[in-house]
Amino acid sequence: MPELPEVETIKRELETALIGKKIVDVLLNNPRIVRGISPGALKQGVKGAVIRAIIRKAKSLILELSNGRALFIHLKMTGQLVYPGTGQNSRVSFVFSGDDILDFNDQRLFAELRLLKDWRSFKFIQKLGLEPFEVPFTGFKKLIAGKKTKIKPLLMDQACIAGIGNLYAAEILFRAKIHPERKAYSLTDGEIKVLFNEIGCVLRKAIACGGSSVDTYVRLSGKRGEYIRYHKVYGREGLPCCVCKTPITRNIVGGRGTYFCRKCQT
DNA sequence: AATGGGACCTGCGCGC
DNA sequence: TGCGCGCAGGTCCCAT
Repeated sequence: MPELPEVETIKRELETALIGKKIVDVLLNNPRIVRGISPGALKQGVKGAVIRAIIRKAKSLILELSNGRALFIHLKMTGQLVYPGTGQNSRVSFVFSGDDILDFNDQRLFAELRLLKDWRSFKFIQKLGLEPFEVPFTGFKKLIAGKKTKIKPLLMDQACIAGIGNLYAAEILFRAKIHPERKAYSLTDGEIKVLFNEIGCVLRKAIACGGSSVDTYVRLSGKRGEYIRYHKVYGREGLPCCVCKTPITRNIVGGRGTYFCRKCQT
């Protein structure tokens, strides 16, 4: 959290709100989220620049500026972008020429804000695999086939497929009826096909809902993402499975809390 | 090489 | 009541 659907939601809202706006000031309230450059240098590097384009790469955002540079934003777990903001309780805020403000909040200081000369050559971007909507079924099959890894950590491996995190991996595997600890190589062609389809269905629906507001995620406007009403397993430990009424299990898989139905998912 | 675990952080909720 | 602990998870880094 936030994963591909949440970041895509914010990306679309940022486009509407910020394209063509000029940054006139940067408020460095708690600039520990600024990485790879001093906060002061970041401020000087963006002042006077106009936002030209907003790009999403997996769970990260890139704001292309008129001066040829780009702001790189990764919200990690608790990062929020809020517009219009107040500049008051943020880590960093951007002030635009109409005096409107974009707040970058982050409770846990895991989030990242960078100023890049060439975002395409940034190491994090380069290591990302293709996104779910960019992979044809034949390509997806190659990513899964023969891998010794458990299927859930593989779905969350950003170098394999970029954009799926802990929450959507759980929801996708429930709908595909696949146990999260199945070895990738053990999946049948039929299961891979169902998995591929469910990735598309779940992510498309989640984007249409504006993401899932669990923990601190909110949309740019501060509104909640409503996909949470479609969650079948995530955060539902002990509650009855919506299909078979077996209590939902929570195990640690690949170091992460993992929700599934031990009867429906095999 | 692949995999697992800890670190990074903070706030919240739970149990004693 | 209040304190301390566990937990949340995206990514990096190190050890095996």
